[in-house]
Amino acid sequence: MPDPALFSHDPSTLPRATGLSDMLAGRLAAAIRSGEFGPGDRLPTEKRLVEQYGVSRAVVREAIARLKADGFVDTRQGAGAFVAAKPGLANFRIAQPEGGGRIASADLAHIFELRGIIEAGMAELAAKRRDTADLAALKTAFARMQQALLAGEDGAAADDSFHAAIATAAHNPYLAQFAAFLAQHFSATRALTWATSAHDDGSASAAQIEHARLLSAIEAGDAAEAARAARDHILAAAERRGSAMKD
Amino acid sequence: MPDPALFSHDPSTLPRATGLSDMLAGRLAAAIRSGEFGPGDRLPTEKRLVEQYGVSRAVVREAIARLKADGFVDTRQGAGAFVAAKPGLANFRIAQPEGGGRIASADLAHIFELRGIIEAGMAELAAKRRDTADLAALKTAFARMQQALLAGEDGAAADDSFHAAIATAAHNPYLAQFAAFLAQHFSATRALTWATSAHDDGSASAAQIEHARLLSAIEAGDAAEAARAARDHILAAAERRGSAMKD
DNA sequence: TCCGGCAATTTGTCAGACAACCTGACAAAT
DNA sequence: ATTTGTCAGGTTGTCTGACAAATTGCCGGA
Repeated sequence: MPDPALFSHDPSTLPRATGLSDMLAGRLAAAIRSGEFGPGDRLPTEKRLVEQYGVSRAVVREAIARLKADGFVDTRQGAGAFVAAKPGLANFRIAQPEGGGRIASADLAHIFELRGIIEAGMAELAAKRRDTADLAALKTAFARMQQALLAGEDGAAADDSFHAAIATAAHNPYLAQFAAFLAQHFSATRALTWATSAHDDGSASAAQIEHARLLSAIEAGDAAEAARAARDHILAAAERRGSAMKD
Repeated sequence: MPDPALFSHDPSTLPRATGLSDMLAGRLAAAIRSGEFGPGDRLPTEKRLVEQYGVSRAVVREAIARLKADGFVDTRQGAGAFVAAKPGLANFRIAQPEGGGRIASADLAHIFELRGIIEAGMAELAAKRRDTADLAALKTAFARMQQALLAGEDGAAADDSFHAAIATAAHNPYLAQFAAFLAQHFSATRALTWATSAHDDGSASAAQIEHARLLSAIEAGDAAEAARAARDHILAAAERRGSAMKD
């Protein structure tokens, strides 16, 4: 049961940073994740939650709507709200820290590892399946990065395009969507690769060398080499960021 | 008051399998996916949506709450609701067909491919990192499958345990969570492997041979062989299901 | 031109009510 | 004794109206 002291009727005690319904949804989701409510269990009624947390029914309903969207609960009119059979497995998401801070370094290493596996698999397929249009897109993105490198400019956008072109060349929409999903969480790393300081210490040019190896492997249709190149590229990016992948 | 024209007895215009808010959320999500509302665009105000769809504001708010949870929109009090920068990329999910039917065969082949990449990467890491407890869990699950195979029983649960044990042995929670997420969509395939008919035609024993190869590679710490074994296992499962992975 | 404050707009929250639906208990009929 | 019909209570779904909080744009004054 949630701590009543945190949800008294006094509005001053309620941290309003994210909104009442968001907070309540987080509380309930945490209760489900912690096993307080197991699969198939019935959640407290809306009326009960209203009394318990001192909020209006609109807030409660909005919180439960969010849990429904996340696949944590299912509701049946007249019956109640029930924890889903496999809560939290209806979709895959990477939890963001509460305070809006960055992801912990240990977690980021694991995410890097996941991305390395995906990028390697994608590069392998791209080497097998790329057509002429795919190759043209890859070379265009590569040239834009090269131009940015020589001019000392920011090539993060071109970097994105390059990896997106690999995803397209793999001809697997699910793989591409998942890669795009993962890539979102590495904006900080890409920015670091193309920062002005990175031009000086050689990070940008090092990344471009890795890109060149990857591109030529895909162009040559060498699947195994493309996989290795992609894997090494992600590994190097992780090390540039300072959180090395441990084996 | 709901618009009678939108909610007539004609099921072709508006399937009311789910509630009003679910339907409205689907409508808006479709509008965003179709590009009718681009990233950064402002959605119609709640008042406008109330008039447009003939529903109450509570329904509109619940629909928007769902879109928020799915990462399609962000709302700012006093300003409005805006389409997210990357709608639908806040989480990764596999869209289920509307009518509750099965996923199309072509899509399933792509999902198999994605799973093959993940399982191979996971097996590779498991071979490097497995400890004694991991090995014990793997052997237990394998023995249970063996028992089911000899007795002609259903070993699907043990099959799940075996793959879950590999995920644990990889020691990467994100990878494990994603593998569990993907595995959800293959219950039909697992059931097919362990059906009574599958015992007769050798599918179950063939799968068990693949499991044995995978287990021994992980036990021996042979990462490359474990990756190949896992990849072949998923590929064989795909072929047993009749939807071969095309290269 | 710049800037402060006011007013309109919009989302967030609250409160009460009724409708649709489920569940369990009880009575009636077979 | 079992089945069936009915009813009452509880729960979610929806509607309505209102106020609070925040943003935005406009307008008048310096």
